[in-house]
Amino acid sequence: MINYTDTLREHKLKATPQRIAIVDALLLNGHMSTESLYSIMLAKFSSISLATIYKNINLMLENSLIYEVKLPHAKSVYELTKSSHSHLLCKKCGNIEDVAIDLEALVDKISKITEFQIDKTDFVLSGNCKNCH
Amino acid sequence: MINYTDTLREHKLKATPQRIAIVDALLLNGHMSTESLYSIMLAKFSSISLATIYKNINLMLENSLIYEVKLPHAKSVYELTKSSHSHLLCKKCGNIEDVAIDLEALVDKISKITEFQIDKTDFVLSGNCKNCH
DNA sequence: TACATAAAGAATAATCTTTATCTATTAAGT
DNA sequence: ACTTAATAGATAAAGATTATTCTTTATGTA
Repeated sequence: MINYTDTLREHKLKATPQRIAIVDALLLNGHMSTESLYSIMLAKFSSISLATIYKNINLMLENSLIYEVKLPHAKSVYELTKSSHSHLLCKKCGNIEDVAIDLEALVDKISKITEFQIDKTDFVLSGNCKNCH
Repeated sequence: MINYTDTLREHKLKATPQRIAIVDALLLNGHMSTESLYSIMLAKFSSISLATIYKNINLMLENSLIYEVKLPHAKSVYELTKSSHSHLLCKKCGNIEDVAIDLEALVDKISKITEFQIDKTDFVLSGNCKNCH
């Protein structure tokens, strides 16, 4: 297991073994719901409390270490914060993939038309993945 | 109040006064959360049960009469189903606007690159609206 | 390296939020 | 008008999230 002590401290979070394991799990699995995270964590910390999962997810959200991805017809999943990207969701197998889509020109255009100052996008594309056609 | 009896029946739902009022409220307000819908409904039906709101929202979702819009950092809102569109969310005042963005070419491109069969998009653009600059 | 202290973890209670159950009422077809 | 299946309301139950309390621990400092 890699050590994420510094990453956590950079985000003003104490580097506890539980938190290191959360970051590790997210890095390994990409996107996780609270319940899948809890079950993964239970394997490493047999007496971990569900409240610890929620508390840390909220703290990490507040400190922008992680990001919440809201999915249609599914529970939210969490991912480590990275450069802006969109998400592909397979409606059959539930798999989630990151995809880099350059939306800048489009967003600029919309911004002008609507007079909205847009600074963030959440874009989820749903369908069937390669293996689920 | 317009009568949405036929709209409801077309979606295989009995046209009860409560349901007509829900459709009416959504048409009037555009996007509503469960709680705002409940408080609006209470004004018309002083003894309406919150369970009735949830039950009807779920039925209307199943019958595609309404659609759930999941927003970053906010509760879901519901809207009457209409042709595909994206959403603008003002982070300051919370206002939500529909915006028609033609994503077809973009989605086609992504579909080819990723080998995903994409048939739906959920696109929320967040920022500050005209009045909140 | 040990110490002090603020923060975090575990256990569990409390608070939402949503769904299920049960009975009386009602929409809709005949 | 009558019948019947579906719905509304009341409320309990279940599920999800947050708060509380006490014990343990990470981290800065001597």
